[in-house]
Amino acid sequence: MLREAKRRQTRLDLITAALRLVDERGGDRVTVDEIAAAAGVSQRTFFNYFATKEDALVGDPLEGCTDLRAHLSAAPADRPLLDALFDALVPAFQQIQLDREHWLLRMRVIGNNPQLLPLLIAAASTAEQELAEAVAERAGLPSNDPFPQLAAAVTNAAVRVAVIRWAASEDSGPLAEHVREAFGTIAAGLVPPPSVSRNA
Amino acid sequence: MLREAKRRQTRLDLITAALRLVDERGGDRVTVDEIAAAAGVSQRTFFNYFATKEDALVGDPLEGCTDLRAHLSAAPADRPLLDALFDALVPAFQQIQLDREHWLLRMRVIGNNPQLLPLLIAAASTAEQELAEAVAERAGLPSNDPFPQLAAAVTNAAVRVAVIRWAASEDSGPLAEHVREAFGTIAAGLVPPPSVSRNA
DNA sequence: GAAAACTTTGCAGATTCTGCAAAGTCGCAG
DNA sequence: CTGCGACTTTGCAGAATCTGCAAAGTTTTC
Repeated sequence: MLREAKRRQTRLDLITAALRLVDERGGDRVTVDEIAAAAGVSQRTFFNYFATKEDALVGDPLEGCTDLRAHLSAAPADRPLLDALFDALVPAFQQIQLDREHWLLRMRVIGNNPQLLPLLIAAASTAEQELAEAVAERAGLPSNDPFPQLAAAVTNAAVRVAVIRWAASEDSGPLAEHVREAFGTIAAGLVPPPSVSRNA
Repeated sequence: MLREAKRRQTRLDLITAALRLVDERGGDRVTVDEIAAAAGVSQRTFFNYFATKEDALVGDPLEGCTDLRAHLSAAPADRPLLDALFDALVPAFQQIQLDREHWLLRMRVIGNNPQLLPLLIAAASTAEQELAEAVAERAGLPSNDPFPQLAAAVTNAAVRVAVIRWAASEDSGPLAEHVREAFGTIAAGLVPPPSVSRNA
């Protein structure tokens, strides 16, 4: 078990070093060599962990979410899909909350280096196929049905927006609340809230 | 006007060359030098048009959609948001239909090189901020309200899924129909269609 | 404690990507 | 049509990214 722990630590060190360096200087102006040096490993080791420099900045999607599929299928059959999805994703939210400092820094870095935002979205999307299969299984639909794909993409979009908003301020309440709100809006068919300018 | 046309043509040549080469051999096994040579320009010129090799493969998001904002605001105030969005996006769908061959090839390439899919999604997301602002304006909401961001992200997700499905087969009907179906599912609150396995 | 399994590292080298200045092309006014 | 200004292409040098491979180091297993 030492091996595993060491690996995780190295990975974490690399991510932390990358985020801190990019936070200090600009997104460019930081080389992989510097990141590796700051983490105390060789450049070659960096590339054993991440395929690109940017990968170290955006992190893993759903790292806290293991058996999504089983979790989703275990939910009562009459529970609305969005609610079941929410429950299944709770572990991921908790993981993010645990890494709160990490995520705040990551989001500040992405805010200051907008070219990273698409890459964050790209990283998040890698979990989508798995999500789609889980939805298909639960809904008893063939895995090539349009619905699961759409449901996964929309869920992904909602979680992403929620995470960004959650990280935007220091005291914006628990992440899960942001996600719940987004899911609620979607369940309501994406109807705009009453505008403030023209009140009732 | 010759200048502009020539530029567009060069860009198109590069995209076409990139797609064709990657389609023939694998996603790796193609260098930027080869793409540039196939398009009849220097490698340096390639990088004048695209920041990375992959950018030439995934293409521009919403290239056919110019004044989204005006279009959206012009819709009747009582028209449901999703319908208004659909109308505003129609030009983009038409543009994609025009480039049908291009998109079919692009999607086949992405299908055969799955590491490109996240990048396609990333490219699509770059139009999201603009979309969010348009939605905010129409809904009379502050531009930092959660709703427009969510609406833009969800719309983006729906269009993406629709484009992928549309391109998945040669005769899957007009793209707009796929988008309409996706929007319909969202408007209904993302409720699964009845499963086939346990029928009514 | 020795072998197996895995991780780190250095090194060579291909490839990607950038800055810069020279050369080429286009648009336009005289 | 000529020349000038704006823009585009190109070559070149060089920095940075990224890969394969084999040697060296570390952890696990037996």
